[in-house]
Amino acid sequence: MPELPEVETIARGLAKRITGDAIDSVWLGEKRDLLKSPAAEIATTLEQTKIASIHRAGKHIVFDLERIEDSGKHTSRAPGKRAKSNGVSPKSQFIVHLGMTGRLQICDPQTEIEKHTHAILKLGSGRELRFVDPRRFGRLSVAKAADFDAGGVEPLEIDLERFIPLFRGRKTPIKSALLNQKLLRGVGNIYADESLFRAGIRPLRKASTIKLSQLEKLFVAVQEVLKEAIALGGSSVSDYVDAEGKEGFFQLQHRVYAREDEPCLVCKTPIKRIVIGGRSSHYCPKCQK
DNA sequence: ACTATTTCCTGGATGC
DNA sequence: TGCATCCAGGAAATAG
Repeated sequence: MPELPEVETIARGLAKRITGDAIDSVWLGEKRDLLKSPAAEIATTLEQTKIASIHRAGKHIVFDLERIEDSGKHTSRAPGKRAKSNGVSPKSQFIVHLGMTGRLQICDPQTEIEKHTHAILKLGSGRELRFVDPRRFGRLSVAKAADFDAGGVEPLEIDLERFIPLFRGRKTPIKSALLNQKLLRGVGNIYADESLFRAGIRPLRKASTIKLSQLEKLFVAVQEVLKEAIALGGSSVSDYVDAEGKEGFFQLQHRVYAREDEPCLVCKTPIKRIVIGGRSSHYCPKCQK
């Protein structure tokens, strides 16, 4: 399940491989629940553009697109008349959320089309960018210019002074607050659990009752966990692989996630699993207060 | 303004 | 072996 470190890894891999490539044409499947914008709008926004850059915003992959001006070679547009006169190509964005099982694959056109392929972008280089998502929790959308707003703040860009107030007065469990994308964007179930373990805070603790010194530890823990995970290419649980089909290795560093009943790596107490807001949450009852 | 709960979806695992 | 049931998860919608 791709969270910030996995999405970062994927975005970097995609950037390396298809930045500068063109999107010639777009095919979208029948399943429209994946589309946040109308299919026709997505297709026309993507077609005949150049991929100027690719980056991550929270758990979203953002493609910055520049429209390719058809410079009159094949059109009958009057000389000197251009779509835009300021010399800047109109910009737009293609935004992909992978949900739980979404994947973006770069492949040759003759590669067999996998089951649950919902979108195929034909690239100028002859390759294809395909979106595959069996469970269909992923989402595709487009935005004008640089309009896309992913919600809260980037956990790796925020400082302590802006981190602390995010939790002020919140009665919700700290685990739920960490998962709230309107506060911090990009933290998901794995990294919330791992951060809370490192900070020594139980996931059920009400956010507002956590002391400043503990929030400071949490701030450090969140950044540490995310940075380490990015360095290892993310966590490969289920069948996660990056843009090149490579696995990440941070799952080997998990101290609580999916370790129910296994001994705590610090104190040997069995790790507990509880459900908070429908999410399974793992913690050490001795190390976390 | 906030919080808790429900809904979406399918493959894999489990149980009988 | 086969069938039914449950579970995983993020985010949006709904209800309180």
